[in-house]
Amino acid sequence: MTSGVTIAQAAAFAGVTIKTIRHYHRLGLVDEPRRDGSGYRRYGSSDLLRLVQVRTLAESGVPLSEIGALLGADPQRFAADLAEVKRRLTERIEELITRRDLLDRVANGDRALLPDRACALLDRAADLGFTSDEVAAYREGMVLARALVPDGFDDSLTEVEHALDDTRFVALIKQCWAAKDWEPDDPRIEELATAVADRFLANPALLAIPNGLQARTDATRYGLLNHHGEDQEPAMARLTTLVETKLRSAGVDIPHQ
Amino acid sequence: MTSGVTIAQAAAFAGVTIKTIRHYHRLGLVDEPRRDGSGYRRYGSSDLLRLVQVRTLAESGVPLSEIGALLGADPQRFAADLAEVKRRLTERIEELITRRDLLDRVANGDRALLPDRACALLDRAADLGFTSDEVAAYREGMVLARALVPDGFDDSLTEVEHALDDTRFVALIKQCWAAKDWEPDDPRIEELATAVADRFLANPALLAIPNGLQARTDATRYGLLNHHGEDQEPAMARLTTLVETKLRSAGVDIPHQ
DNA sequence: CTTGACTTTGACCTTAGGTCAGGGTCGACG
DNA sequence: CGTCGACCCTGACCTAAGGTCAAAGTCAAG
Repeated sequence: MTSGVTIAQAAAFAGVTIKTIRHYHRLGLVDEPRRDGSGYRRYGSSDLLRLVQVRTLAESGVPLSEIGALLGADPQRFAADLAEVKRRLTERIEELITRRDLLDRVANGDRALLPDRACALLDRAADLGFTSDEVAAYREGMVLARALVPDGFDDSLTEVEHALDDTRFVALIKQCWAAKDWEPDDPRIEELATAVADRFLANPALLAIPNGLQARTDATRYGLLNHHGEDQEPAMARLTTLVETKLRSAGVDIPHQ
Repeated sequence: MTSGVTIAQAAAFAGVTIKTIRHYHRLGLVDEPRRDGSGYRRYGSSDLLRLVQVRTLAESGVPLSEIGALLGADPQRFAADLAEVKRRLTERIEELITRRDLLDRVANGDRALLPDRACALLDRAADLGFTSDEVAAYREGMVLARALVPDGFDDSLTEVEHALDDTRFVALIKQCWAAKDWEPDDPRIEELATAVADRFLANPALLAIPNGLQARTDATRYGLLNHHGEDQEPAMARLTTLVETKLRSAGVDIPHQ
């Protein structure tokens, strides 16, 4: 009268594989049941109960290494632990929900990298007549800035929002983009640098950009950010350097290199 | 003018560890970026974009081995795949929610093993005056039955529900429980067996129990189920055998052993 | 008496990384 | 100038929660 079910039946009952059951035996999570004459495992209902308990906890995300202690605790301790497991599970569910919503951003390419506010700023730049290349370069700068100085990123967005209100400044920036293709010794660079520096000094809101940047970060990072991508454009490098020199001589504190 | 961010900054930006990024490089999921003079990896914004894309998909449950193909597909294919990922994620979320609700059952011990309907039946048995030991034994039987013959379990519940409506039958079953402690050769066993068999034959709804069981399963399993736990109670074994013999001689088809 | 389905053990594979060891770089401080 | 702490490099091994494969014993059926 060999009573009890075989391992395959126990597995089907608990909704796991045979391997999983044996795994639990090896971990000591479920005691080995009685064996019949030929050495087959025979599971009784208490074994099945234990198996289902372990399975339910495991599927709720409790690590197998913790389940033993959990099921061994006294009832009120167990209830508390169970509530904690439930809380963590709820947390995980909510995380997955936000994760799902984030998937939409990945579908939209670059939008995945920047917060909504920054994307709005890029849209506005496009509206102001910047070419898509220019907008793309600006996006790249913002991504880099956020990676380098995450703390100050929101503030810098505010500053740039103000800067885009200054139509004179916007016009100058467009000219700077044109300077990209000039020869490094083109005399117009000197001229443009003076105009840009003057505009910076004329509008204190604009000065907040280099000032804020410098306050939030160290000189090295400032350089990395502000001179980013100049390897390919010597004219731009010279322009930036000239503007920085002019601002410095006007008393603005800008780190070197 | 070493432009680009270091691996630690890229990791912080994407919300992963340095090890994870290197892991992605080894899998070819994210191309190795440029190296600076000292061999350090330098990440540009396109690297960061890729990293965030991979990360978002990975956290949405897409296996790393599939992410490469997914991100390499043409836009409309990508959109379709993304929708599929989203669907699976939603499925997973719903599964976790039911899992969370199931945790309450584990807290209630045995309730984890049986569906609500079976639990209700046990409650009703308790109300009918069966002792908690008897109810527990019955629960054990149901768990075993469900493991052995999951398909027929619901039908058998219906049959038992009807059986509990038969007050005469319920009274007899209680007497059978009392017989557990009798000597195997107690003459009252013969008497009781006759009463039980007569009751089975008098109420066709009761006969549905052995008939249904036999129809759904093979003889071996029937034996396992019906003689389960008799090792310890020789009186019970004799009682069962007698009842089976009487039913058989009355034309009811019951498998041997 | 053989066939196919089931069981046993043990050794190795998998995914998505983590840990450790041994060594090279960088910026800052004394 | 040395050296300290914080980074970075590679490569080898470790982890969880099983899955796969192999060799061999068991069981019920045809």
